[in-house]
Amino acid sequence: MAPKKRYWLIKSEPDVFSFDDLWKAKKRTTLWDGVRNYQARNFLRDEMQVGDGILYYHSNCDPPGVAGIAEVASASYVDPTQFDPGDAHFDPKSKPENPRWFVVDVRAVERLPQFVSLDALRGRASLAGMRTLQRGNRLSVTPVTAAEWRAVRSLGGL
DNA sequence: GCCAACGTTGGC
DNA sequence: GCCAACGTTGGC
Repeated sequence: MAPKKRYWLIKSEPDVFSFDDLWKAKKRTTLWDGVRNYQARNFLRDEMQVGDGILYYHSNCDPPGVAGIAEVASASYVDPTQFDPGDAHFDPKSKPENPRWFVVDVRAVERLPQFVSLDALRGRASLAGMRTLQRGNRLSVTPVTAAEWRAVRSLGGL
């Protein structure tokens, strides 16, 4: 039996890699590299399953919000950037025989007819529990409930 | 194992 | 650009 589908929100700064960039990428897919937080790493490495739904969130921009729908497109594997001294995410303490950081492939699935701004998210009582909306939250990968997933899609016009 | 210093995130 | 929140580091 296939594992139950889960839902996630991942953050990206659109100046670095926007949902549109993902949409235009080869096979609309890229490896989600550069995660350097252990909680987020654990979600990537241990819990994400191929086919899980992803809310693609634009952070550190104006306005912030959910820009599109994506999905997990691979099992987790070792993040190659941690071993590349020329990469911004190089981690000199991580050894190939015991890698610290992992990625999954992420594929763009649907454009949202309507961008769902942070304001719009906050305007929904049913979304008040979303991790991303909590004060001080900085995690770039967070789980989302099925109900939150449906509510955000609906706000986006899907 | 404590905790001060420091770096990063990200909304505003 | 500010700054609150939070994670990590490293001296002790």
